Amino acid sequence: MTTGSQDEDALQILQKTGLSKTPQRIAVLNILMNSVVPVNISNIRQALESKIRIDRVTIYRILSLFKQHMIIREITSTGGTNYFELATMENPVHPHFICRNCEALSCLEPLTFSQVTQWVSKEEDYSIEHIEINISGLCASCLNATKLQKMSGKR
Amino acid sequence: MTTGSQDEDALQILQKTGLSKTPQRIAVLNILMNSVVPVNISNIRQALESKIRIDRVTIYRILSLFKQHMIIREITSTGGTNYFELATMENPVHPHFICRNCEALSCLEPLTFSQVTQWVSKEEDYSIEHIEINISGLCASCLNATKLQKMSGKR
DNA sequence: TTAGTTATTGCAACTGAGTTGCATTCTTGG
DNA sequence: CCAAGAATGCAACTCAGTTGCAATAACTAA
Repeated sequence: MTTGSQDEDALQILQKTGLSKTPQRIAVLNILMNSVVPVNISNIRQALESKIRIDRVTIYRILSLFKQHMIIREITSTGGTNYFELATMENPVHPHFICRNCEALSCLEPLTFSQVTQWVSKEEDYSIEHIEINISGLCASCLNATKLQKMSGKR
Repeated sequence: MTTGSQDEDALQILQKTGLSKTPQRIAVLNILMNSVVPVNISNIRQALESKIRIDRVTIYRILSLFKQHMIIREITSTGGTNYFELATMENPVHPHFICRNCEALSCLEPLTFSQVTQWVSKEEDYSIEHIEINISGLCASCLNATKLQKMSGKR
C-alpha cells in the first residue's frame, strides 16, 4: 500500500493552515487521518516508531500546535492520557464513550445545533469555545462478558 | 470556629457507607463538604498540611474509595489533575466550566432528566453509568481582562 | 539552485500525577 | 482491653507533560 495520496491530504492541510511541512507533522497528521477512533500519545508513538525518527517531545509539540490551529480536538480522559481526533467539517463535535473496564474509547452520534445551545446558557458573561461530553460505563463487549460470567456462576 | 458539627456530618456519611472512620477520611471528607467548587489533589494537600499528618498516597486511596462508594464524583480536566466533588442528592450531576486562561473550574446548572436522556441514545448494547459535560472557554473575569486590554491598546 | 535566516526537532533533565509493595499503626468487634 | 483485619506512611517506581538549548531542517529571496 502506498502512502502517497495520504501525504497529499496531509500536505494540503498544513499548506492551508500555513504550517511548515515537516515529515514529522505529516506522519502525525496521517495517523490522525487514518484512525477511526481518537488516538493518544502512546498510540501515535507506537504507530510511528518503525516509520520515522520522532521524539516524544516533538509529538507533544505537534499536537499542541495542531490543537491551536483547530486541526484537531483534544478529548479529556480519566486515565491520565488525553486523546486526539481530527476536527474537520465531516467530523463535527460529538460525545465520546469510555468503557470503565477495557478503557476503549468510541465516538457517539454528533450533536445537533439545538442540543448544543441547550448548554449554552443565558448568561453571556463568559465565552464558550468548546463543549466536551464524555459518557462512561460498560461497552457492549464488556457488558456481554459480565453477563456470561454471571450465567456461568463466576464472579 | 469549631469543626465539631462538620465532623458529625462526615462521620455520618462514613457510617452510612460502612467505611471505617479514620481521621484522614474525616479530614478529606470535610474539605469536600466545605468547598463550593470541585477540588483537586493539590488543593486537598494544601488544605490539610497544617491540620493533619497525611500522605499523598493516602489521599489518592481515600478519593478512590469515596468514588467507588459514590460519595464523590470525579471531574476530568485537560490540565492533568482531576477534580472531585461531593455526590449528594442536593448536588446532582451538572456540567462544569473550565477557563482556558486561568484554569478556574466552576459548576453550571444541573441537567434535567429530559436533557440527559437525549444523550442516552437508542442503542442499549452498552451501559451508561456517568455523563460528564465539560465546557471550556474564557470565564467572566478573563473575558473582561481581554476586553480591557483591547481598549487600552495592549495585546 | 543555493545561501542564509528562521523555524523545528532531538536530547537531557525536570515536575507532578498516579500506583504498588511492604512494614507499621490504627479501628473495630468481641 | 485485646486480637484480627483494615488503613496509613514510606520508598520506589511508571508515565504524562514541559522546558532550555544545541543541532538540524524547511522556507525565502536572489
